[in-house]
Formats: sequence, structure tokens, C-alpha cells
Amino acid sequence: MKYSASKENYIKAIFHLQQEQDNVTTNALADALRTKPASVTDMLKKLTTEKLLQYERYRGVKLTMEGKKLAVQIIRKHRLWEYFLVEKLQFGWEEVHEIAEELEHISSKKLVDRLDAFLDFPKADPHGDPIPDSNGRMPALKQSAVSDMPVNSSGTVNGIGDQSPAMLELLRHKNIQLGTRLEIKRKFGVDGSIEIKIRNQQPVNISEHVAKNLLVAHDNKSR
Amino acid sequence: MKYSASKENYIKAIFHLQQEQDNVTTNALADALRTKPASVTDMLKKLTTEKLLQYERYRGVKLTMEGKKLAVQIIRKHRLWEYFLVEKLQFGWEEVHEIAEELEHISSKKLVDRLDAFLDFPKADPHGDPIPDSNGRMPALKQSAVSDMPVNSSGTVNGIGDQSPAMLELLRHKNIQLGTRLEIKRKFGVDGSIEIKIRNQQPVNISEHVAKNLLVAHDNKSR
DNA sequence: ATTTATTTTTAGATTTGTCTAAATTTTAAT
DNA sequence: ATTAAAATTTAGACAAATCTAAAAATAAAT
Repeated sequence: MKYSASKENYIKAIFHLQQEQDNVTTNALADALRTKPASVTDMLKKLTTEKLLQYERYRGVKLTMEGKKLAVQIIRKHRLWEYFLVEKLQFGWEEVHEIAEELEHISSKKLVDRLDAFLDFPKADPHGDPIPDSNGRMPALKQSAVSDMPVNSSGTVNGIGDQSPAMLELLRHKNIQLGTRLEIKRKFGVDGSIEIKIRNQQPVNISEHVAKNLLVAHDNKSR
Repeated sequence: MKYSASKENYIKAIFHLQQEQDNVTTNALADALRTKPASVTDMLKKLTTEKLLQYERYRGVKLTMEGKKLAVQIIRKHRLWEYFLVEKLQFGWEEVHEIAEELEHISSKKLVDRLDAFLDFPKADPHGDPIPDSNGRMPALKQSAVSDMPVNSSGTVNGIGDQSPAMLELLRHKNIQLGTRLEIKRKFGVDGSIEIKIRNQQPVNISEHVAKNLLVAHDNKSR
């Protein structure tokens, strides 16, 4: 089972989009992959016959078990390479993404596992995103409130303290749910509000109350 | 100037074939690249318009300066990755070639140079082939007679001790010349003869006399 | 020096991944 | 409930890299 870099990119993009909002649209995919909606439709058909996803026209996409496994493999490779580039080759954390986009398509499974061991099984990449293990399990990162996270750190929403309807309604409005990844952009001391950013969206402000009740898997290094 | 993996493979194959015998034929290329002669012709035309080589129909190919530079870049990447895989990730030297075939197409120049530094500027890969430096210069490896080399080591012919016409005639007959890369397969104690192998050719035997007078750039590690 | 064999090239087709433009379906708005 | 707008899909085309089968050029053999 070897897939082209292009196909792997589709699978990866669908996986990421699924975490942010479970209805993955053709347009969103075209956007994420910097291609045209028509091309996306074509590819989705091919990937369906390869059983990596289920797709019904006009209805949207959903990864199969196999598709998810593949996505996690690719993400694992991407993040391990990023870690390698920063920790061993002294790259800055901003410049590694592009290179890892190429490296993640190197196929050898043995290479990835050896690299993992060589790096001493890191739990998170330089951006703080968790690195799945050899079996595809994401390590549970310790939970903390957004209000406790430092500026420029990032995490994945893991739980909600105040689960009142009003709170949930507000979170839905801001497009935040379990699994949403967000980045802390600024913290305003005056009122405890925090500016956060969700991928592919404009930054938004959340109040101190929300920040204290939004629990995330905090990104951290392994040692 | 970014080229497809396929184009890079053509350039690399032509470069290698040029060292073994300077008339590079369409068939030899098709063979080396495990493709069909017709495909080779097509590609040679494309690479000509990209000024990586000069090609006249039925007449053969020759890399331009630019083509040679590209070839050396790719070879540098290939050999550095091989060294990395063996020295850092504990791979066996037989299993790294295939993986390096993929890694050599990763484009970032900075990555290669950082990798080189991380590995402490090795002078030869695990098979003993010299690693070009950042400017494309191949390091001069220390010279020794084939008779002094261990089994399974390899080297590049660098000089000839006995330059008598008879010797040169014999070498030409066996397809050995300056720049030819060979591998020591077996050493026969009885008469001092040695079985050597040149890429893409059947193994051949050379006498003790020849082995003592065939000087090669012996492949060695950096430190 | 012809004929035969080999090598190389051309012509036309195929696959993968993409595109534009037009048609269709779904969603939103009155 | 229509109509208008937005999203999605189809149809047809294209570039890259390859292939097969046939034609042309070169090399080898009598």
C-alpha cells in the first residue's frame, strides 16, 4: 500500500479538517490544498475506490479506518522530521514545516521508527503538536486551561469546565469544540481576555471566563 | 531550478554511466532506469531544452556543466543520507540505498548542508563512495593498491602502477580505466588473484600483478 | 557492398493529477 | 415556495511521464 504524495496530502488535509469541524467540504479542501474544487471531486472519487474514505456526491467526505490510519502515519512522520530538524539540525521552528512537507512522504516505515528511537521518542513536535507513536496512538498531553497557557503555545481542546448551554452555545458560535486546535496569540492583562487563533480562521478574543473553562491538551516536549 | 524526481534520476544515471564508459547509449540508460528506450528518447529531448545535457539523435548524450552540477548535488544528498542512516539510525549498509533513493530528492539545500555539518562532514558514504562537499568538489581519498583492500570494500581507480602497454591493453579489455568504480568481491590466497566487480558488469578476476598495480581512491570514513 | 541485426526514434495511446467552463444540486433569502 | 446565491459536480482538455508497435538509422556480418 503505497500512495502518491498527492493522495497522502488529501488524506492528511481531510484528517485535519475533520478535527476542526466534522463536515469537510469540497471547497475547504480545495482551499487547504491550494487546488480547485473540481480537482478535489476527481480525487475524492479515486480515494473512495481505494477505500481510504467514504464519499457521496454533494454530501461530503469521511475517512475510513484505513484512511485515518494512513493520516496518522503521515502526521507522525511530519512531526518527527520537524523535531529532528529543530533539535538536531538547529533549524528554527518556523522554517521546518515546509521541509517536513516533503520528508513526510518518504515511505520507509523502518526509517520512521528508527528516527523515533534516535530522537528518544519525543511526545510533541516543535510547535507542540503531539507525535503519534508507532501504533498510531497520540500521547495524552497534560490538560490545562487556556488561561494558564503561555503566549505562542498551542493545544487541542480536550474538555470544557463550564458546560452550561450558554457556554456551549458561545463555543459553537466561535467554532470551538472538542478536538479543535488553537494557538494563544495575546493575553490582555486588564480583563484576562485572550486572543486565540484557530487554523484557517481569523483570530478571535475569548473572555477570562471562557479561557478558564476551556481545557486543552497542552503541547509539551518529551523530557 | 527545481526538477522532478524522474528528471533527477535521469541526470544521475547519465553521470554514473559517463564514468564507466563515456559513450552513454539510450539502451544503457533505459536499462539503468528500468524503463524503455522510447521513454528515454522522450526525456532526453526535454532535458536538452532545459540545458542539462546535449543530445543529438542517434549520436548519444553528454551532460552540460549545469547537468553535471545537478548530478553532483544529487549524489551528495544520496551519500550523506546513506551515511546518516548507517551512522545514526543503525541501518545495515546494504539496506540504505533504497531509502536514500527517495531522500536524495528532498530539495532544501540548507537541509543538506546542515545534515553534512551534523554528521561532521564525512568524506565517504558507507559503501566507500566519496561525498562531494557543499561546492560540488569530491574529496581526494587516499590511494592504495587493490591488493591491499579488504573484501567488500570499494573504490575508484585513481592511478596505475605498471603503465606498460600490455597492462593498459589488459585493463582496457577488462573495461577498467581511471574513474572506474570497483568492488572487491573475493580474494584468493593461493595465487593472490582477486575477484572484482564493476557496476553493471559481471564480476571478473584479476591477477596478483594487476591487483598490486591498480591504485584506487580507497573508500574510508571521515574520522 | 548488400543484407541482416541491432539500436534508436517516431507516432499514437495511457495514466495521474490538474485545469476551465458549463451544468447541476444544495442552501439561503425573500 | 420560489428565486437567487453558493457549493459541487460533470465534461472536456492538458502536461508529465510512461508504454507499445512500427519506422528509420546505424552497426555487424557475410
